[in-house]
Amino acid sequence: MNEVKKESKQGKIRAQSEAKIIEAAQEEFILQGYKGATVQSIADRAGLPKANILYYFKNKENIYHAVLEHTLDTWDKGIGDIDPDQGPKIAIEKFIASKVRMSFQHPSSSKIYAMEIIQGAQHLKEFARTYLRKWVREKAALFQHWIDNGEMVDVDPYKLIFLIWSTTQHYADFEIQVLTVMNRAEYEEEDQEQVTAFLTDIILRGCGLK
Amino acid sequence: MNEVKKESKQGKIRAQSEAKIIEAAQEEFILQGYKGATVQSIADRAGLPKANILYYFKNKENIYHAVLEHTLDTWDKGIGDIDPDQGPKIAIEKFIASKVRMSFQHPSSSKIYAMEIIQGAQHLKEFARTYLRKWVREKAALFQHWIDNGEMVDVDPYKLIFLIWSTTQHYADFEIQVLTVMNRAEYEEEDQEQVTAFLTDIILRGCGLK
DNA sequence: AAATATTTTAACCTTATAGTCAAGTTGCTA
DNA sequence: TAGCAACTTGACTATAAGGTTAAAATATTT
Repeated sequence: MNEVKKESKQGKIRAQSEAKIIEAAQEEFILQGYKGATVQSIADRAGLPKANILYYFKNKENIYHAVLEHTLDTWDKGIGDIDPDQGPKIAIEKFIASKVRMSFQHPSSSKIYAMEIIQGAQHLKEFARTYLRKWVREKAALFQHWIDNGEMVDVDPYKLIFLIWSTTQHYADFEIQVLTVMNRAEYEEEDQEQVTAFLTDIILRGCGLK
Repeated sequence: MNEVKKESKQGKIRAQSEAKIIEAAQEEFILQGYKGATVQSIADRAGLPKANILYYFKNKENIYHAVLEHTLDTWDKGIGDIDPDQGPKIAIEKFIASKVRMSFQHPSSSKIYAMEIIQGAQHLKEFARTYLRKWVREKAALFQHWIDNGEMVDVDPYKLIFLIWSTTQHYADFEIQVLTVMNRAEYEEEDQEQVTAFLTDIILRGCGLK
């Protein structure tokens, strides 16, 4: 009973500072990598003295943990669950739309996650082994059900999920390449819609749903 | 005239050592990031003393450059050019097959490249602005031609190329996630074929080519 | 075989950085 | 408003890592 009260009271300044630090750290970790991001550079970006950073987080490793947690939170909140009753077409449409939205609204979270996986998922092995595996298994079963029912073409559900993940995240992780290749400075409003429309169109057709 | 001779003579030991170093460095850069990979760790992995590494490469930055060059070489050699006369179906099939092959045969090159792009493409901006942009533009024009000819469904060719890139590279870059989610230890022979078949199937259908 | 070029390596130096500490300041509670 | 807790911050320390050097060993050429 005390704990909650205490947390909510001490939270004022703490919560604000921690949020600032996590945001700054996220950018630094992306740009410089874990080792390359210095506590000083995080402090500079957050506009706080270094010692203050280490007052809120015991050490650099803990900052990184907080950034990863923040990333998973963002992911979790952003991906609406699939409703089995709505059928494959609506399910895939919604899934694509939410993933594209996440990529355009929270590219940094996507990048941090991608780097962590590429580098061997040292900190996310457990997450993948438990939460993610279960999530994918459930969704795959749903797709398989629709396939068995003749509601969509027979494709490997796991690979379909990977396809949707990869194509949507590409616009966040490879943002710079996409923009450079297309000779554009930054994404605009309509890009998100156009990407959603394109992916929905081609994937639905690929699944025999058009 | 002397230069070539000199190079070929001095190359014996040098070429071997450099190759060993580049391979070791590639793994270290992936696992630890640029700053996190130490010259010592590269030396250990290559089985050479640190000072020897710095005899062949002036400094760490140069090692990284060599790794990136090696990556671009690999990419360049591995991607067969599209023959305009063969039509969209064969073109896409071949493109997917070669990209999947690259992902399964040279995952480390894919990972290094991905990390470099995610981190802002500091060393590859020029490559993307010139070579890559031109490459994509040419291929996109080809697809557009086929679309105008009614040989395939009207989809944005740029986005189609990004889709093929992202879905194929996913199996290299996110290898660990794919394996973990599917509760597998490592890829097997048939995985490459199955992925190729799946992607070819769904993408061709998505392009109205099935 | 002598002379020259290349390669190997230990020891050393310098700098950058994670983390500590202690002294001060601000904010909250009774 | 007094006292306690939370916060702020400059100065300091230890260590790890990039890079240098010089001398020895090995290859290569003539």
